[in-house]
Amino acid sequence: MEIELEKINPKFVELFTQTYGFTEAEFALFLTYFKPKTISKKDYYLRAGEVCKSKAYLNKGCARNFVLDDQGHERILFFAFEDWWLGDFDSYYSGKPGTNYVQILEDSELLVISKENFQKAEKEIPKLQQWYSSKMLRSASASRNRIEEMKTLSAEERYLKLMEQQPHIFQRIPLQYIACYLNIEPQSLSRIRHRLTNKH
Amino acid sequence: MEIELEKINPKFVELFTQTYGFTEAEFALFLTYFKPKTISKKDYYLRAGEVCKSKAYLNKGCARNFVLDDQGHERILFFAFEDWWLGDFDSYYSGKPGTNYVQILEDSELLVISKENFQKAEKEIPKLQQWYSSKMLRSASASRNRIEEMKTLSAEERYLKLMEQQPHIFQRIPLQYIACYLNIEPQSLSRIRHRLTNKH
DNA sequence: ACAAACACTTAACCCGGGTTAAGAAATACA
DNA sequence: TGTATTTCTTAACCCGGGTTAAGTGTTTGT
Repeated sequence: MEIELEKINPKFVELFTQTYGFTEAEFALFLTYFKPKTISKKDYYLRAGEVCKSKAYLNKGCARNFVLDDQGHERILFFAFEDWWLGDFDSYYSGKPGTNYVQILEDSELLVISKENFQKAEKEIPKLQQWYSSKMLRSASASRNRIEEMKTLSAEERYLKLMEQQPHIFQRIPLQYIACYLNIEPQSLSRIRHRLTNKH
Repeated sequence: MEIELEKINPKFVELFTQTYGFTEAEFALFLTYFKPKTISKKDYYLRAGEVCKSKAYLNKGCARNFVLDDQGHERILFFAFEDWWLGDFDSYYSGKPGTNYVQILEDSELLVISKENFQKAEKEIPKLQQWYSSKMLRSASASRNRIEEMKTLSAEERYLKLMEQQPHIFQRIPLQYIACYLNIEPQSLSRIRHRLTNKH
C-alpha cells in the first residue's frame, strides 16, 4: 500500500519540507510510516471508549469531533477539514480509553500513522517534536477561547462571529451540527437566521 | 493620637503576633505607624480618580468596594467587614489614580497606615512581606472565582450560594447592594426571593 | 421512481430575568 | 411626631432562547 505523492494535499508536503525543513530523504522515510485509509460518510474514525492509537491526517473530506455530556447529548468540539489531524489526544497520550468521537461527514481519505511508527519517526527525525508540541499549545488555547466565547456571547453573536470568521463551515456542514457546535438548538438557530434576514 | 489597644479588634493583634510571630516590641512599633480614623455612613474612604496612598484596617463597621462599568453603572466587587483591609491595590502599587470606590456603609473605625509608613515597617519587620503577598494571592484567586461563578450560575443559584456561604452579609447589607454584587436587578432579586419562599 | 430517512423551518408555548412604573414599608431627620 | 427619603416589593411587559410538535423540502437507497 504505497502512498502516491500526487494524491497528497500539497500542504502536507509543504508543512514538513518547508516549514519544518525535512530533507527529501527524511520526508520520504516519514511517508513510509503512514497508511492510507478511506472512511465513508457517517462512519467513525474513533469512538468514545476506544484507545486512540494513531494520528490521522485528513487528506480529503471532513469530520466532526464530539463528546457526550452528562445527559448523553452530543457536544461538538470542532469540525475538521482538509489538512487537519484527527484523533483523541488525551487518549493517545494516556493510552487509556478516550471520550471523543470522530465521525466522518463526507467520504474521506486519511493518512494514518500509528503511535509506534510516530515514535520511531520522532527518533529518526527530531524536528517532528517541535511541530507537535507547538500544535498542542495552539489547540489548547483555542479551546479555552471557545469556552470563554460560549459564556460571554449570546446565541446570535456566536452565530454571526462564526459566519464572519469561518464562513466555509457553512458550505459543507449541515446546520444542525453547526447549531450543536454553537450550543444552540437547531430550531433556535433557524429562528435567529430568520430574524437576521428579515431585519433590514 | 495614640491607639488604645483595648479598642483594637483582637484578630488584628492575633494575626501579627500569633500567625506572623511579631515580638511584642515589633508589634508595638508596627502600631505606632497607624492612625485611627472614623468615617461615617455613606462617606467614602476612597474614590475613583484618587491615588490610594494608604492601607486601612477596618476595625469596626462595613464598606463596599465598587467600580463603574463603561455605562457608568456601579459594580460591587466585595463587601468589607471587621478585620478586612480597605484600599485600591492597583492604585496603591502603581501610584496612579485608581478606579475603585470604597464607601462606608455603617459608621466605621479604621486603622490607617500610609504607604511610607508601611514601607518603613516592612524594612524593620520583614515578616510583614510574607503576610501581604499571601493576602494578594488569595484575593486574586477569589476574584477569578467570582467572575467564573457570574458566568456559569443563574441569578437564583448565585443568590442561594451567597445565602449559604455568607449569610452574615444579609444581616448588614441592604438588599439593593447585594443584588448589585450578585449582578441581578433589585426587582429581580425581590422576585427570586418571593419565588423561593412561596415554593414549598 | 418511490418510500424512508434526513435536514430545515415554522409556530405555539414556557421560563428567566431585564425594564418601567408604581406602591408599600421602613428609616431618618427636623 | 410627622414628613421626607430610602429601601423593598409587586405587577405588567419585553426579549432571547429552550421545548414540543408539526410541517416541508431534500437526499438516499433499492
